[in-house]
Amino acid sequence: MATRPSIFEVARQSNCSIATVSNVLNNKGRVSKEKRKKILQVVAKLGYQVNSVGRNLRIRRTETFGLLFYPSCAEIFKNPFYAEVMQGLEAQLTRVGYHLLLAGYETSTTNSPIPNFLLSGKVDGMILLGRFPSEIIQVFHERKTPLLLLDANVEWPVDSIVSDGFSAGLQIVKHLADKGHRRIVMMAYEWEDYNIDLRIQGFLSGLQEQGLPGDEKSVIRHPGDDQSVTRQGTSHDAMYQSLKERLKGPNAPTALVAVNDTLAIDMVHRLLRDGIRVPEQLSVVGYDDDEMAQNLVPALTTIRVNKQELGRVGAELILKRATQPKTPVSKLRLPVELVERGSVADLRR
Amino acid sequence: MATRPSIFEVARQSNCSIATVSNVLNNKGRVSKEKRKKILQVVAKLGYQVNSVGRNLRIRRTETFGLLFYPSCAEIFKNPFYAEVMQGLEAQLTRVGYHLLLAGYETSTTNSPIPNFLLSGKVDGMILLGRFPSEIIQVFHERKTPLLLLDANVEWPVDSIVSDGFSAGLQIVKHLADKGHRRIVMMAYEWEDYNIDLRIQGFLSGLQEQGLPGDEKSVIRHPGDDQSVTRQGTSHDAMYQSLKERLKGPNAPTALVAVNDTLAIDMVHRLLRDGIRVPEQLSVVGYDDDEMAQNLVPALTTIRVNKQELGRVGAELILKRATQPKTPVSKLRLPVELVERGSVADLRR
DNA sequence: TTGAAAGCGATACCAG
DNA sequence: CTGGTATCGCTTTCAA
Repeated sequence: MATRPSIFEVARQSNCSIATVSNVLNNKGRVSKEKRKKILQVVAKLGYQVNSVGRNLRIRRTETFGLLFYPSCAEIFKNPFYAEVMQGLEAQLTRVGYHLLLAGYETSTTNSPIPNFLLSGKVDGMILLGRFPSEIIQVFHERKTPLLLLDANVEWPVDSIVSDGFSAGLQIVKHLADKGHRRIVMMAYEWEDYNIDLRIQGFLSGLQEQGLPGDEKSVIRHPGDDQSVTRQGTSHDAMYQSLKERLKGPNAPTALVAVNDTLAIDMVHRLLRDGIRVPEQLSVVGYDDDEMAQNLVPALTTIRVNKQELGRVGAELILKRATQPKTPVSKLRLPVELVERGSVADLRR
Repeated sequence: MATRPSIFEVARQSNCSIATVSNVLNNKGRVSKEKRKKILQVVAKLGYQVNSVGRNLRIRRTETFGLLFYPSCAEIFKNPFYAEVMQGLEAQLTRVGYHLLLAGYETSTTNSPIPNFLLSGKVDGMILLGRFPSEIIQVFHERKTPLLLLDANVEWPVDSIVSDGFSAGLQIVKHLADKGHRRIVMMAYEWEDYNIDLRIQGFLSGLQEQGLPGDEKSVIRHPGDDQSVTRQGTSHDAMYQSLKERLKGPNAPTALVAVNDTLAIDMVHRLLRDGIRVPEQLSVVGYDDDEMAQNLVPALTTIRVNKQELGRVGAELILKRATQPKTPVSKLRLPVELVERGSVADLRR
């Protein structure tokens, strides 16, 4: 690998100083037309590219953010929702010359609770994707590193963006009510999670808004495996059992609102397997609009989240924070919309 | 964010030179016990951490590799197989102080076919995860950047590692033959892909080895959407139709070998939906041992790939390549094993 | 409009 | 053992 030309070589061949080359490259100071042209020529001929490391040392920024997962990359990678979010995030950052350093929390962290690459100054800030234990968020927050919670939130003043699960709850209940449903039950994981809470609150407010009965029994919650989103087996089992209980008796719900598509789809599968027809006997609504939602039979009525947009806006938030530290904290909720498909029955017909 | 202490500050408070501090930090030259102790003390007190950027500039290495996906992050993130591979990769790299810069090919590339972060020297080498068009691999290869094909391969001398699909084919056919199967058909995507070819070759050799009939009709292949692994819908449809055709008539196969678990599981779902019993009427074998394979009813007999190991060994390959450029090229095949579950019937009973 | 020179933070040579 | 100093590649100030 022949050693790359440095700015010095460009300067030499252009008969000028490295300062002028730098100015041209960064569209800075007023450089004469001719010199500029000459330099650009040499740059093209040499295939010169600035060396980021030199540049970063000088400007004291790495133009890179750390993207952190908890507890490890694997857990998040398995979630198709985040695939799209990442896409939007990466696209926006790339557009402005920024990059992403990837890491799982557990492996990137050894002695300190702070990842090594942050300690050693390889990044300008951290993006925490998805749910993190609040103690960990706290650690980052105290360190005053530019920080973004992407698809998560906490009380403290930290930039964050989530989808608007509250508004979603309202929309879902209205939709169901419009179709004649009056006994609706929601299902969610037990773990502490901002998004779950938000969606439940929206759901309960929706019931109220529509004048429908609702109390703590309107929400089926079961302790999941708090550590891993992938080991949902047992937790789903328990939730499904509860659901089946509810389904017995005269006042059985006619509609189920699941906290996300994964849960919704799994429940539909279980219901069908047990001979309970969806939506005829029980309507089901999801959340996220994962790809699988449309392939389900019946196709799942759900809440569409613009996942790429979630990532894109997230990118802007952390860029702003990193470049203008005293920007006021933003806590955003991305608007969502209900997409009607086949998993909700119209009871009025 | 108070500005971090530099090595200079450590030197000052330790009453010594930055050279000595550096030596202590890097366990280099023989430094006296006392000075060493003193310096370590100050380091601890100050919470000093070397600045990677300064270090990287000097040592002319970034201690970072680019992890590239094609065409974009999203496509790969949706594949649970890679989640595990990443995990092994990251763990091993972290262990030796290396990091991963993440990017999708399409977004990271603008004017040149080479990603910007590589051009600008932000990484020491590239890891291409999964299938890439060979023209792109070629471009990297010609650039003589340290390069690794992870779960992919090409003819050219480029380090690569894949799971041993050939041996898998042998194992699968032997297993089926042992259970009394004599008419076996394999199913795969049409796209050009090293792994697919390898598995098919192994399968055909297996047939031969077991003295079973086998010709080009033993493999059902259909053009998939070459661009995206996620849009398999149509391609699966076509493959399933072909399979159903084969299933009619007196010489119908008794076993199906799918090129991966995703395909196998989808086929099982379709078969069951059409009232064809698995494994009684048709046995099915997969490849990868994805998490879903064990949850399937019947649980899928498949080939277990040690995905983390795939990533771990991959990490070692590129590290070696980056640090010792004249190392001979390695093309590795990771051993695999058949895991017997419930989707294969014993025909001898 | 241009360039000399001062660093950014670290490593490593080489002299003491 | 220890430390002065050159150097990595670049940006930026300041003087010409």
